[in-house]
Amino acid sequence: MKTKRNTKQRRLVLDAVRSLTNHPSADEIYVYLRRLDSRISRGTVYRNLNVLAEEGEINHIRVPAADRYDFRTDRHYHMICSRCGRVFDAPIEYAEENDRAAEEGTGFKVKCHNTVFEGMCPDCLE
Amino acid sequence: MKTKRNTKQRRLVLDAVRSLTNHPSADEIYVYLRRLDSRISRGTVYRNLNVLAEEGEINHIRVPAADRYDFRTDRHYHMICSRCGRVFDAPIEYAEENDRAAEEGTGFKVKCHNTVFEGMCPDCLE
DNA sequence: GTATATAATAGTAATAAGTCCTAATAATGA
DNA sequence: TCATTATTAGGACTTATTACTATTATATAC
Repeated sequence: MKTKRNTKQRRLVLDAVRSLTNHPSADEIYVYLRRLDSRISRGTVYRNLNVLAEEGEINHIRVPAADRYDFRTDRHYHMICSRCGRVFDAPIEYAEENDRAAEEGTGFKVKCHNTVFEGMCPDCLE
Repeated sequence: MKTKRNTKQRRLVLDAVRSLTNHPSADEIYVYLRRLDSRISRGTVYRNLNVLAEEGEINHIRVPAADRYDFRTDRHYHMICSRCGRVFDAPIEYAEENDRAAEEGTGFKVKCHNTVFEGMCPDCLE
């Protein structure tokens, strides 16, 4: 009966992810939140990001260097710029059928898949 | 004119990746190589893995926790078990057309994409 | 083959993302 | 209002990876 509590810090983290719409990293969220609550700690930010992602309130994006978080909870892909490191949404449909196809023959039980396109963003191409 | 040198250590790292066919991490490669050359250093292993991946001799797989390396240099996808962390090849064709599609409208110049399926491997399903 | 320039190495220190620990705090249900 | 205990702040710790530096050894020139 571990009841999840609705703490001020958890609400702050959720609101931060919803406000920072450019795929912020945990550290960026922490820095942003310190301006609103000068006592919030890094550990609290990381913990609540994990809790909220588990509950499906936000999306955890696994990309090189530092993971990002996304207010969008529908399945979609991302593009990362190899030069500036910024992350963008990709205009590609989630290929649900691949999850089933990947199970065929492998005996795997697939939950989902993550796709990250690598390249150069318009800004970095000059 | 930085000429790449064909050192004993670089050859050892390349041979290791080609011998360890189960998507080893840099540390697993290091541990394996220490048995063949008791003086090889972690830095050397990491550096050569990066050099070899840049040259296209091996493939660098970016997955959570620790990156893996692959003797297969053709583009393909991977599956990771959320329980044991092992990495497998996915029986799905690389969707080349998605790289071009992702450029459409975004202004991105896409080099490639990485897809990782998440789930449970047959062993961990019991 | 020998000398030379410098890429690469071993070993270690440093960095960075993220987790873990503990006493103190505060949200929840009774 | 009170008791329980999930959560917090703050800092220590872990793990993957990179950076630094004196030394070594490879490729090239002689």
